[in-house]
Amino acid sequence: MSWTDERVETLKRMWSEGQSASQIAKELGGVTRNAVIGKVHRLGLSNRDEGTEAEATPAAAAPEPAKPEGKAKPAPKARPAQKAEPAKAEAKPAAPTEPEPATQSAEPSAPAGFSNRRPIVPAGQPLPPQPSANEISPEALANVREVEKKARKLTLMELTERTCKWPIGDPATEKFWFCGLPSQAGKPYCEAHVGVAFQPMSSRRDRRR
DNA sequence: CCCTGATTCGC
DNA sequence: GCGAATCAGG
Repeated sequence: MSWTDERVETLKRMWSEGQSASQIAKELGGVTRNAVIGKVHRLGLSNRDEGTEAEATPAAAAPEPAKPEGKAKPAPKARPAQKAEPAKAEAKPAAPTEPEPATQSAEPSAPAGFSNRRPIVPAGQPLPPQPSANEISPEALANVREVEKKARKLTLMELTERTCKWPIGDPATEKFWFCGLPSQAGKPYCEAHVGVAFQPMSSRRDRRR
C-alpha cells in the first residue's frame, strides 16, 4: 500500500480528530500504526492541536442527542468483526409502577437520549443504565458530548473487553451504536463515560429541578 | 497486559 | 519516503 492523496487525507482528518494511530491504521488497512505514526511525523503534523481546544465552557448544556453527522464516508473496508461477547438478553421487566431502588451505593446513570421503558435494548449483558442526564454534572456532561463526537460507533458485535460499551442513540432506530473508545482498567466504559456512569452518592444528592 | 505516540535507522 | 523495531510512557 502506498500513501495516496486520498489515504493521506484520511490520515490527516482522523489524526486531527484525535483518533489514535492504531485506529487510523485499521481504517486505512494495509498499514500498521507504526506506518501511520511515521507518516504523521513526516507530514509534520505530530502536533495534534487544533484551532479550537474547547475546555471548560460552563454554558450550553443542552442534551442534544448524538448526531450521526451526515457524511459520505467511503468505507469499503470489510470489518472482520472480532470475537463477540455472548449475549443472552433476559428481559428485565421495568416496574410498571415505580422502581424500588434498593441501592445505596453508586448507581449508573444513562446517556442523554437513551429512551428506555422497553426491554428492547440489544443484548449487552450488564450494560444499560437508566436515569436522566439532569443528575450529571454539567462538566461531565459537556465532556461526554464532546467525546461522543469521537465515538467509534461500534456495533454490538464489534465490542471487546477493552472498548467502551456506552450506548449512544436510540436502540429503536438505526441511529444507535456504542462509544467504542478505549476503556481502561477493567471498566466497561471509557474515561468520560465512567465519569457519568459511576457517581459517588454524595454528588447524587437531590438536585433541584 | 492492554494501549499510546516518538525515534531510530536499514531499506 | 517508508515503516519495523524499539523506546518510553499510561
